[in-house]
Amino acid sequence: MGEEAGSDDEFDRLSAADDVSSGGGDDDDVDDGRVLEWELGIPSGEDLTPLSQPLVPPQLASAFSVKPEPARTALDVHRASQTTILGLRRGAPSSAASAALRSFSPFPPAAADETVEFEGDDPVPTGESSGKIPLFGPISPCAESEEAEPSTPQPDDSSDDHSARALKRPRLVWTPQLHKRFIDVVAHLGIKNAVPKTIMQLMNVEGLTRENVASHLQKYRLYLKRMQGIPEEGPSPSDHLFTSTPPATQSLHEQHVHTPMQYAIPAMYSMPVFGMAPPHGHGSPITMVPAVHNQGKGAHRALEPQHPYAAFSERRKDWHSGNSFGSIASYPHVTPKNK
DNA sequence: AGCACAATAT
DNA sequence: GATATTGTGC
Repeated sequence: MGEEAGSDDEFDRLSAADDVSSGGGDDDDVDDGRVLEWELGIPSGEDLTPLSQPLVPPQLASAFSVKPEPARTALDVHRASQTTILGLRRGAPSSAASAALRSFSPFPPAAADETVEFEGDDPVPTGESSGKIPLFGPISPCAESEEAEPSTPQPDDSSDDHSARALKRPRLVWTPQLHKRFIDVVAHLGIKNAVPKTIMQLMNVEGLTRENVASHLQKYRLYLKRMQGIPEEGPSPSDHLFTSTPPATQSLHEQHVHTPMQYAIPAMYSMPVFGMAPPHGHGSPITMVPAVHNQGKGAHRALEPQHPYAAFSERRKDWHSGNSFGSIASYPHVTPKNK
């Protein structure tokens, strides 16, 4: 679809022009925190959108209720790049960089209806204590337009380094889409094999844990039990999620588990995966992206998986009633957790 | 280790 | 109320 071909001339011109940068660094050497090699072929400052100019036109922004990001100064950018470079040098795959890449995995538009959300919760887990501190600082304020916490300019560092914040994975919200995937998987597995681990694997949702699935499965089983107990009774109103998706017909093909259906067939969607893909490179991982979820008390931050183009696609029209969802267009962002 | 299930916590 | 976490038994 959107093949945007820049002219080769452009490339040449740019790469030629870019060694204007810091004097005469030897090529593959690092100079002043800059790896000149990496700068080959990227646009020079003049070609980029000025910092003072918002990426999203105000009109568009207001149309989607997106509040403009605070203006960045060159200093901000410089600091960010410093951080990134330091992270890279240190060998720590600067989660910023890797996260950015990871979250950039395209999801086949056809299957794009899948959606997962995470209820945001305070990223500040009150000094956690014992042993699960990450080895390296997760979030670096760089590449991804971190609209995470723009309000607090924070001297950044206190933070980044060993913040447990990246490890505390947000609460999963079982959206109809996600639940449907769950149901599909369970249905295709048959009762026998529908166990948390397997389900989790076949669902192939990035960030989804066995515990998530186990918990949901537990609840789902209760629902099924209740249903077969008194099939007469209309399902309890508390079951909208379940009722909106018909119970998995488990007796389908009990035995041959190996019809893992679309999701599980990796080769089908060949997609450019940068560096690291989900552990066994399953096909179409759902990635999470921050969104705004309004529920009860305040606006929670939520992460919902979607493909990079999601911002341009229609906001779930097949959404089941009752979900007041003020999702905002968002950029690919940090994907929670590593398994 | 992994699962089911119940109880409890957030 | 929806999920997460924990504990127990298998």
